[in-house]
Amino acid sequence: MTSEKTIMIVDDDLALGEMLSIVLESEGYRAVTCSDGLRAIKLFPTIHPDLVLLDIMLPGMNGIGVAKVLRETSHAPIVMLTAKTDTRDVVTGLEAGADDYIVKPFKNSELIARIKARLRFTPNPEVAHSGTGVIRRGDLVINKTGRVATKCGRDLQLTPLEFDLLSTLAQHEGEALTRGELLEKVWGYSAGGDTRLVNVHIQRLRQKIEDDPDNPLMVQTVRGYGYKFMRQGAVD
Amino acid sequence: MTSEKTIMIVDDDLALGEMLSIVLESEGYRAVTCSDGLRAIKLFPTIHPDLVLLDIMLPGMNGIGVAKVLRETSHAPIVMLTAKTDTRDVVTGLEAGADDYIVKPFKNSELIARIKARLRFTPNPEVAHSGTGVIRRGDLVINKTGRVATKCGRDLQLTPLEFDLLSTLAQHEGEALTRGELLEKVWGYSAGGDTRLVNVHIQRLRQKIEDDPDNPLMVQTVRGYGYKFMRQGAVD
DNA sequence: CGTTATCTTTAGGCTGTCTTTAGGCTGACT
DNA sequence: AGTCAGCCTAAAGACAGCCTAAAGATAACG
Repeated sequence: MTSEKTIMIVDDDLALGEMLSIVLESEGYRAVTCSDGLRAIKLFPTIHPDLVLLDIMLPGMNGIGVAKVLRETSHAPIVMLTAKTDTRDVVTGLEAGADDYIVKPFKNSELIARIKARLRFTPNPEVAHSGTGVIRRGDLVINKTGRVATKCGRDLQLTPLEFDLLSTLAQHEGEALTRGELLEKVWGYSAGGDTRLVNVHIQRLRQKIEDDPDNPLMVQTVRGYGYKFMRQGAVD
Repeated sequence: MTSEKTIMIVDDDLALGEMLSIVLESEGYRAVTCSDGLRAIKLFPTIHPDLVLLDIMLPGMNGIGVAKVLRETSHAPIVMLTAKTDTRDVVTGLEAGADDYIVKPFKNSELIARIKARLRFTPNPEVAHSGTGVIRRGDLVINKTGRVATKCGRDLQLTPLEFDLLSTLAQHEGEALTRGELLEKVWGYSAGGDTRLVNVHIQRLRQKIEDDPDNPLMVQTVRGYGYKFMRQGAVD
């Protein structure tokens, strides 16, 4: 059971976003970046981050507007990032629902300390959200309640069967499953007949979820046995 | 609104303390001042303040120590006051259990905003959840007590069943619900027989609430599973 | 290096699901 | 009683997704 906290970073400065995600991941958090306010609102329900780092200056909708919208449905802490020292922005931001703000440029140590402070007392995660609902494996997010799988925030558009197949594999990360076991868990077949149909759907799944379907990383074949799910390795 | 929040001010600068209590009381809070760290710890259990304003530089025990002690028994928000801009103090303060900090000198408007932000979600977690009976999802507003659903201010003129269907879906935003679950929640059927009747009413609902009923955004079908409500957001 | 078993990939037909329309029933209000 | 809004049943058509089958590629093994 991974009690790993997920942080959504919303900033149009891609370099900064990348830097932040590296810093946060080195602290043991899971980071998801997003450069657009409207997109952040859309992603939020499927990713269910534990905290949101939100830039005030954004294309589309500004950070204050995003904070307001997120507050309607969630109590996840929101930390605003702002380049301005103007206190007016701070005040409106906090009134919009933000929990804290940090002025750029900031020290990483301060950022981490504030994030930790925000996350310290969130033991009442909304039941519907946490629990068994969401499986995260690197960029991949499987929302079992919403029956949506996303990668880097993009909907993978899996069919029902593909979704169940992926969920089953991801749930047993690192464990090789035979075709018979998969038939049983996904299809509900008790005694397997022709197991070749598993192959076909594994292949289809790989086309959708792998960066390079010819060299699959997530869904690997275990020759003479079956298939297994492997977490994506270190980022180069 | 009805319940007056109490704020404990811990600062050895008596003039500042007086000023703060006037400002806070003018905002409708009850203020209790205290100029000594040890005294603050003693007072805390009897007063049960909803929030603590805590100066870092204090006679007796410094603010960081006080924060640590208070954190052992309470989750009441702690906002540190500091004359230093040194981030080291900030980091240690936040790690000691503070929820926020403000650098002196500060504007009263900023202080108020931060206090409000801290107090927003402390009263009763349940209140925020089930509170008003109004569900807001973008343009859409569902008034459950009045049993009226509006979009951009216009009444959608939903039938009772359509209203319950929409409410149920919107309440589980992002969560896919099977037809059986909907039958159970909306119709009250225990074990569903023919679930096709759900389709018909989903379709009717879409005619009323969707901008383009042929490409529904709010009530989406999850093929092979059921339906789910999705907030209106950016379309890629 | 050749053989064999295993896995991959493509294609096409079929089944089941979802949509959409139409019509009849029920209960409320007049 | 009569009218009407609202709900359910039924059935057609379109479409997506699943399976079978068969050929091509790759790895294991002697």
